[in-house]
Amino acid sequence: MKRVGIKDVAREAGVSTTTVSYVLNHKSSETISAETSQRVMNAVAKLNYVPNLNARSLSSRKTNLIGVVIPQTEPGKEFMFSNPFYGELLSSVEYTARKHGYHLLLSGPQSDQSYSSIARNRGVDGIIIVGSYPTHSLGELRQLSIPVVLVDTYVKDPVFHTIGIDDRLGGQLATHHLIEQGHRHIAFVSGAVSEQGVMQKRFLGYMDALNEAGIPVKEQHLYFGTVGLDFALSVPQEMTRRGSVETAAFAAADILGAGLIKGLRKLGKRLPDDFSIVGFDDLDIARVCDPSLTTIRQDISAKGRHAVQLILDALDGTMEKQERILPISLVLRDSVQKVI
Amino acid sequence: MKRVGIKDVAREAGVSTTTVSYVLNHKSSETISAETSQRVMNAVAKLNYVPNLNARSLSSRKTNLIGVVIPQTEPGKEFMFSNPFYGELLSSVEYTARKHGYHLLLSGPQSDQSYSSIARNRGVDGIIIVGSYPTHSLGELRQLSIPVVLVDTYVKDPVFHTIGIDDRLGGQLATHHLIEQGHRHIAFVSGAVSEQGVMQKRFLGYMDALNEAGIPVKEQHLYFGTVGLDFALSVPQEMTRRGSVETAAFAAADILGAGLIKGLRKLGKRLPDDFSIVGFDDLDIARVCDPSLTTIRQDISAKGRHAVQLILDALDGTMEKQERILPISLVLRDSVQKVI
DNA sequence: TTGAAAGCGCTAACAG
DNA sequence: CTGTTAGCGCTTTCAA
Repeated sequence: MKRVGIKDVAREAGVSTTTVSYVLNHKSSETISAETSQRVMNAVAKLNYVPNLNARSLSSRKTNLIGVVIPQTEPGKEFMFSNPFYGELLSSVEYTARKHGYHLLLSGPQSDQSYSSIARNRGVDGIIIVGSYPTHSLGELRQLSIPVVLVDTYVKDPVFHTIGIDDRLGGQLATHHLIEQGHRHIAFVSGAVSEQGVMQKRFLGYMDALNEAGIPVKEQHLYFGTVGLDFALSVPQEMTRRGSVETAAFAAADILGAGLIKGLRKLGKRLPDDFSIVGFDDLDIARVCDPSLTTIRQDISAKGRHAVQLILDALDGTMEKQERILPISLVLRDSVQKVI
Repeated sequence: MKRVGIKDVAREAGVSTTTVSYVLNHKSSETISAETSQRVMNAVAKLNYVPNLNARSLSSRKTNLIGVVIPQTEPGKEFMFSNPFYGELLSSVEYTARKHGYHLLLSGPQSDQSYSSIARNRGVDGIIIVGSYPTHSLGELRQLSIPVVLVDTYVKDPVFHTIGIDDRLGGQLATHHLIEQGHRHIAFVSGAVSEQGVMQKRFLGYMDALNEAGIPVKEQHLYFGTVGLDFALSVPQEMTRRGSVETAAFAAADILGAGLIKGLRKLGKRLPDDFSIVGFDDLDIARVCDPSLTTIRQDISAKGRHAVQLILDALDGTMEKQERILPISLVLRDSVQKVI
């Protein structure tokens, strides 16, 4: 089955390749007679012609491809994402992109190859980067002069668009809620707190709330690991080992909160009576654990939609750098208990 | 910043473009003198040259792109996948592909455009399809003569490679375990049971186990919906509405099992004393729910790895159709209680 | 309103 | 061992 090209269509329709190209791209009606246009369309249908986007890209310098970079949750691990958060985000990105005629080029973070290489390699029209990475790799990207959207990161950059939430506020909200319920000894459980990442901001929010209440931040209440179930499950033991006196914890991700709950239970604690927890994200898992997890809700799907939209907007008509902050809210469930 | 092409490199190195191309593709040493090769590499580095894969594909008819199609979990919903299962799978596919120099072209199932269109559009070298789809769309794919790997589907096809698990056995294992623990009235909770899908096989396994034990399969014990938390949460009410007498359920996906547990609890049931549940997949969520979910474990990550590997193998050297079945096992946790 | 022709950046015979 | 050259399939001036 030989590949059918624009040439074949042209021959079939008795026109030139130019005409075919016109019919296919410029919404026909403008420059081509309805009759010719129809003939071309018929030929296309008859031959079951499908344009070769590679060739198109080569000459038009437009790929209709959006690059998406998703972080490695656990360094060195083969998984880009074990956290369901990324699945949801990606899902919404894919959907939005597809609706607008774009395909997604998915990639984890390269060690050897820089993103800018991939971008140049494939000539993606825009790129969405989730999470924070070494700043220098972003520098290269800047040279590319294609729209870049940074999701969930706080790197300062004069050019790249960003989309995220107010993580600091979220951390503050979560912790404040715990304080309001009478808790004084509150643990902070999170993944690695990297320089410009969301975890760091959530941590700042945690401290904000503590400070407001005049509660000192104590290092022994801080638990840093990886954003995954296994780490969270191990935290309660570590708490005991430290001889901790915490009555509550702010888990900077739902998966951590869920793991905490489970780990605590395993140690014989009664929840929420003995220990209160607030999570972050509002994933399905928050509703599944028992007690269900009070958490900071964010609209993941909207995040994905906006990320794509920013790329699209930037693509037609330059636009000044945008910083989009999506709203969050505290969702009350059953994992927090008032202390008397 | 003008694009630097192979020509520029050639000029810089004082050689022809052919030579550059040779150095870049055919592991240099063979046909090119070390010295020339070195000069070219220097020029590449100096100019910071990155090959344009589009152009390369156009002439070599090789894109180093693998298409991945992930199903819509809930029909009509914008999400490809809310089930963390897909995130994990995708993760492993991406990682494996990248290690072998392939990039991923991600796509949800199109309604308008067929997969074969995308495949032809972009000229992907191979395609991985997860889940089952209308058979006719696969027919078109066959014409493409590129390797296709079907993951988790039971469509009969003489050409496409497949990779999956023995879902029927899984269903049987799960249900049999319940029976062994003395249960006689066992519900089956799953998403839509489509013709050649995994849910159907799991359902068959459920029936197998029941038949072996001489227990009649009753329609009133069957709960079909979507593979999502919300449906699962609603099942317990439906059970009461039906005036059901079930003491156990086989949930054909962990997310359903988790939802069931939660929903049952909400109705005041004590678990596992009042009700036993077995899930399927062994996702994180199975360890998080309370009681933690006894489930059928499958190696999702291996599934992804093998899928890519099959494509790669097929790509160099034709190979007869492969059908890979990965092992599964029953993981005992706390959601099943012996009935006396 | 349509066609001829020159590339887009790279590969791969075929020569030399 | 290296260079010439003809495409890959499509877009897009520029003419007709």
